[in-house]
Amino acid sequence: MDNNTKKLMLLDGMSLINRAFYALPPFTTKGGVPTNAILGFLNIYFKLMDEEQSPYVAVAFDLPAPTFRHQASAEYKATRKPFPDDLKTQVPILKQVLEAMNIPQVSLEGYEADDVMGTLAIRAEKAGFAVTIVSGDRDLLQMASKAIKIRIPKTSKGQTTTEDWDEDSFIAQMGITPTQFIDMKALMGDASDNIPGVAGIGEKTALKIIQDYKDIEAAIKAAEADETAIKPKKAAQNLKEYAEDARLSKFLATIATDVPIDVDLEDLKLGEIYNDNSFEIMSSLELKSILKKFPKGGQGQASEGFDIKFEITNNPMGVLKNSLCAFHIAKEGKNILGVAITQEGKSTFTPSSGHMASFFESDLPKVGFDTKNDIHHLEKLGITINNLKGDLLLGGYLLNDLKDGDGVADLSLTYLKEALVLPQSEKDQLSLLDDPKDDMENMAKAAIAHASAIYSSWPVVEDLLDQQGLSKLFYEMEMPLLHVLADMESHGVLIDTAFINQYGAKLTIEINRLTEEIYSLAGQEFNINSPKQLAKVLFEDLGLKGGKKTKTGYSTNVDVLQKLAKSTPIAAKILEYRTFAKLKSTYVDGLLSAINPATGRIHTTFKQALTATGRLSSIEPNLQNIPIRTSLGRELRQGFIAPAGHVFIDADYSQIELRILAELSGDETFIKAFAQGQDIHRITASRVFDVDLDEVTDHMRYMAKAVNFGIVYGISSFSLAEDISVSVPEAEAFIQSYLARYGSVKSFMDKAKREARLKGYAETIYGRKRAIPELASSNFVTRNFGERAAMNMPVQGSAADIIKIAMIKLDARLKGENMASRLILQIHDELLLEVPESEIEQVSAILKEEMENAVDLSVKMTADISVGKNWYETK
DNA sequence: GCTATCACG
DNA sequence: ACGTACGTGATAGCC
Repeated sequence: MDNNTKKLMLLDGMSLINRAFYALPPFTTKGGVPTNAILGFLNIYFKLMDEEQSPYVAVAFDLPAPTFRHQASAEYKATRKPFPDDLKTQVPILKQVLEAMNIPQVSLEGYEADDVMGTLAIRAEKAGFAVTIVSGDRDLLQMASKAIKIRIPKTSKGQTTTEDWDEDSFIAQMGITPTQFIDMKALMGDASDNIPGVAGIGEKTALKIIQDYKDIEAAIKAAEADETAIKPKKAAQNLKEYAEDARLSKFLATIATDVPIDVDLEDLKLGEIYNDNSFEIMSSLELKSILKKFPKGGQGQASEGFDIKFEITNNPMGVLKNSLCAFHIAKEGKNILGVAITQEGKSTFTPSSGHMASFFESDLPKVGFDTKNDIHHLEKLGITINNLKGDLLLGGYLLNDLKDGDGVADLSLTYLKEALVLPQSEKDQLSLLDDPKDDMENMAKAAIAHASAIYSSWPVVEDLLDQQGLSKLFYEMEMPLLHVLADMESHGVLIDTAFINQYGAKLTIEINRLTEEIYSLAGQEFNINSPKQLAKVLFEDLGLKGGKKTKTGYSTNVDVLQKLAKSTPIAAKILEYRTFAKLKSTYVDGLLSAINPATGRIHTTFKQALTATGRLSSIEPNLQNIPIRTSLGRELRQGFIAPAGHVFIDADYSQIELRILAELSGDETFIKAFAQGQDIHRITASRVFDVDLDEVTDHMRYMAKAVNFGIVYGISSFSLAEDISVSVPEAEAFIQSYLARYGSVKSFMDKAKREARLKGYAETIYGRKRAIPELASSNFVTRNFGERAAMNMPVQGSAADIIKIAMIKLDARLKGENMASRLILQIHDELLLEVPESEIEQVSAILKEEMENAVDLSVKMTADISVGKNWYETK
């Protein structure tokens, strides 16, 4: 055997996984399985294996049975804290991972991992191997020899490095041999293992003694002979008195190197770690960074890097056929560098100086990833995209395959079980060389890798959409909506900057006034915005009675402050302060900074592939949470204006979620009430409280309304009680009464839960699905959450589907009839349009018609329309 | 980057 | 008995 190949790496499983657990944030899979320690272990493994290239490897584990050390000392490791649950669960998973990776594992009953490693290390050394021991535990340093080196991982500045020791470096640094390190430990003890050592002797003294006397027996003898031989005097006395402790400690600290383990060194030969099993298990653990190490296809040879062939062309249409193309735009900040196009396995790259438009505006069917973003980028160059067939991001969204931080790379991994191979990142060197040509080439290669991954993934996604009955939803809802949203975002909403500034100035005055008042009432100055400081002032300094608690201390939220406000002026002031501060920072300052100076408009981004239910979300800024519930906050809406000669038309669905509940449950009372345009909460109150309609008081109606909403969310008596300020038994009685009167609603709820449990997902009337793995949880809280989600998703999600359809139809109508009116915003059940005054009548009619007839259900949909010069007036 | 808070449907 | 409504995003403070 070639000596180069006689290398063995021994890893201390428990010590490394333990270290990794505390070194990394608590990552979990989507389903909540903790994975941080496993990931950390694997990172250490790969890093060291890259360096060592060791053909023989073993991971040693402790077994639960007591060891010979426990038999020698009842105290041994008695003070060890038990592992946290999240770490405990990862140990068996790591063992499965290692098994799948064909990495040998070793352990032996009655012995610790240290002893097993020690034994194998000595055997290997004798057989002429070079041995590397990897452990988080410094105990192993005693094993260092000519052929055995010790590597101790440590984390500094987020980087994992190792502290490396061999016999020479140990002697050089410590002045004793590795074997003497045992004697040193026998004197100083080890708190973590509960090895006593000798009282009064710490690290420094222990080292000195061993340097002077070589081992503990000689040191004990010296101490017995002459008390002044060892300093300090106390150490010498204790050494004499507690010599037996030192001897026991030495025994405990000595790693056994002759344990009867039935392992042949040849058994430790490393197998193929990249295989289908290990790929499968890494996928299920969602360890993306590890999956990327896998060679293409999950098997075979490791990739040698980037070698996709491509052609740079200024005229892509010259080389493309009339068939599907995948594209990916290479961007650098806001600039487009060019576009990569893949078609039938061949790729081209066209720099932005070439004829990108001829491709995008051609009839060729195209697929991309996050194409709404691409549309905006191209818009700046005056380029539009024609025949956009698909978007991988939206496909992944409907298939519930999106994990957080998802990009092309993650999706191609999902659909192709193949990591995206990017060109070697030589960015640092490139910027040093500052060669724009190379940089461009690298960008082109990266773009092509993406386009190629999109091209290959696309048919897989299309198949899956088809299999799961999602094709209609994809092609007739999400894809058309993408264009509607892109237009809305581009158009933006006009802001009256002067008004917002003036409004902000008013707030500032109030904030300053309240700040002074609060300081005066508190008798001190502090940061009112800091919940921590505020809690200290209220509940410690002022001695107020604290109520609810958060993880970190007393809560100071609105519920708590409202209770205090009845008797304490400062609480009322703080509530007022909070209101003003929120309006100023989030809305006034936030919105002003989001205005595009060129247009005077705010251009939000609608995230189309984010929510669990199918709703949109709005970011940077969020225009779906502009204040309306309080009169002060609502005033802000005067700052959202229609341009001269235009108005806003606002339309909102009336009770859309309750109407959908009526539809899904088929409840006759609800359906009839909605058909007749009756007050649904009043009817509910009448039935639940068993009184005539005209006997329903405002309070009864208020409570019925709360129950109606609660039902949609998957109600609990506790929360309802909190919400409407009644006792829990009373709330429970309302719910029971409600469900008794609305038996079909109860049936719907039960069916929603049952089917979601069976299928693993909930769905809307259009077949949009939400995976709900929580329903399978053994944890009560988690499972209950899953049940509520199962009941709520069909309702919230169907409402989201319906308004999406309305938006698409409305947009088509407005364009078809050549109108200048524009959709501006969607706020879940509400649409805001910017309309020229000449189109008010017509658009009002169209809007109402399209919203109310977006779907044909057994329940009538109603949209209420209003017109105004600004968003405040449309109510 | 996490927590608390609060804005919306 | 368990903890306590569904879905979002932005800000400030603090580690």
